[in-house]
Amino acid sequence: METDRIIKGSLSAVVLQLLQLNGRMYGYEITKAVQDGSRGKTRITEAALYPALHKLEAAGLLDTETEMADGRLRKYYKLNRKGKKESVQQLEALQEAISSLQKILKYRLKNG
Amino acid sequence: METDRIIKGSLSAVVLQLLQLNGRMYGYEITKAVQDGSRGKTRITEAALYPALHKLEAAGLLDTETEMADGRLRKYYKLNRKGKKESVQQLEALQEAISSLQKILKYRLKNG
DNA sequence: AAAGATACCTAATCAAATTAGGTATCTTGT
DNA sequence: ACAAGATACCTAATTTGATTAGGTATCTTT
Repeated sequence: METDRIIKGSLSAVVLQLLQLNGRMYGYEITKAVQDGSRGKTRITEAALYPALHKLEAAGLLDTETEMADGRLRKYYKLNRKGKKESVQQLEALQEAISSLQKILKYRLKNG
Repeated sequence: METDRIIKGSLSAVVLQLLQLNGRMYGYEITKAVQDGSRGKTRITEAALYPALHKLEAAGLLDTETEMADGRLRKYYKLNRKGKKESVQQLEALQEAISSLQKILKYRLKNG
């Protein structure tokens, strides 16, 4: 039904982690990375991504560099020091949330 | 930061799966099951849960029975046939989404 | 020449969670 | 006896965040 979109609320953690692993990326590249990484199962729309990137930049976690490539503009994003810290924390939080979720999905009442 | 709440968007799948495993449950019991199952790491607020339950009921997935226990009302929810089908589908979708997410979180550019 | 991929973006709408309450009963601690 | 906390239901208003639905522009492929 809505398997094709990322689990809600994890978008910023995903973006930060992708930048952590790949040094710097531009928006369109991130959307492709998500599609590619998930073998087409998940995609993030640009309408969700760009505002998220701008928000992370406004929060002082990302630095940007704009370059020209093949006649088109590319705006590269990368983590600064604060962003690197935040990236680690958000990844941990996300992994713990997933781990908790998996436990909950197996939960049986004691007096079942 | 917001590790203490369930991954957004998965609430209905969680509720359906808990009912699938436990036959019937009432609202407050579900909030406790989530806390207990996640060892206190995750909780769902009643303000999120009750509207979600009402929506699932309105969608024709749940049947209810109201009982008196210790002088207080309890409204039990259980899956009907349609709800059982939907529960299986949503669990599959959620597991696949988590699996995709885990892959994405490891994604490295080919030309990194 | 048209279609599709690449590359950026925003505004309006919608969905869903949070914040912030409300009512009421029973149990536990002081 | 009284207060606090647990149990048990609920809703309204706000906020957050994704979706829908656009927009511009260049380059590549058919």
